[in-house]
Amino acid sequence: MPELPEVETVARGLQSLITGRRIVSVSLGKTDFIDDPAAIEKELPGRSILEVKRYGKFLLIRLSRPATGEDASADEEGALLVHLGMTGMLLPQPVAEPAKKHTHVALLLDDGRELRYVDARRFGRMAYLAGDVLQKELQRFGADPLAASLQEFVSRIQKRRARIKALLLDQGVIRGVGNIYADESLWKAKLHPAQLGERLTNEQLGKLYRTLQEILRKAIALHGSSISDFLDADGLPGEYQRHHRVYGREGKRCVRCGSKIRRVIVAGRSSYYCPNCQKAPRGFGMMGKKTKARAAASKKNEKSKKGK
DNA sequence: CTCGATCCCTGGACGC
DNA sequence: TGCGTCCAGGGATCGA
Repeated sequence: MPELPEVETVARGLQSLITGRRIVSVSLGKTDFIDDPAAIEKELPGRSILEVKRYGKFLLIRLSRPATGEDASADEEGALLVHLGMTGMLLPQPVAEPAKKHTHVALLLDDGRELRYVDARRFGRMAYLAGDVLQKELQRFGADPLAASLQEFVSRIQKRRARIKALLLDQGVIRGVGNIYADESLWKAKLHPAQLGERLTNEQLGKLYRTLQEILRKAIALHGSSISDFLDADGLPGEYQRHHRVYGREGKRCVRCGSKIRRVIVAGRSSYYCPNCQKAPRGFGMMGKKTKARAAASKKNEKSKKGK
């Protein structure tokens, strides 16, 4: 599933593969994941690709002004914003090559290739944005974990009451981290996913900041994690899944202490952690069941047991 | 502000 | 072999 390292990998690949190419035409398949399909069809043809970069989990494909400026109102630089969701892929391929199943967007380039967007589950998102609308959209997101200072990282988390796992996943706090790298960094920093942001010490957050950066950089170097079907712009899988220490390892031994890795739901997501290395905060018991009433009832039960 | 629930979507795993 | 069921997960949205 594409998170920061996977998106960075795709961005770097596309940057070298399609920068400078001009978009000749657009063909669309299913469009329910596109903000404004008509805008894509209208605005893209005639524009050149200036740059491809990562913005959080988005690919930001910067486009030139249209080559032919007959429409003055649209005569500005814009960008194609692409979120790969869970199963999205952006593949530049020769027109002659048969398109994969679930190819929903094809941008014909001026060198005989197509930039194809393939996404079985269509959890991705695509939009053409320009000017103030683009700027406003980008401003919704938090700090880039590889660019943020320690001070910024700490203040963004420490002033929040939510659980650290939820904060790491919240794109408005930190942009680009998803379930895999949240769990891996929390394990390495020895922090339980249910810890509250405001209760973490400077020392704990310093450790988390450094481990998160270290893990993201290593994962980028290995072209990301391919769990099910992630492929980079060259159609190749990543290698970082071999280095996962907790993600997807429920019941297996912690490589640090030998305890069995557990899985709980935190922030609505599967969260893998080592119960020995990552101590739960007070109050985080056998919860996460069904209702608060049920939790309260079991709490009462324990109390009366102890009272005896 | 923070939470959980729900929806979106399809393929893969699993049970029978 | 072929069903049916469950699950994965990012993000938007809604109600508590």
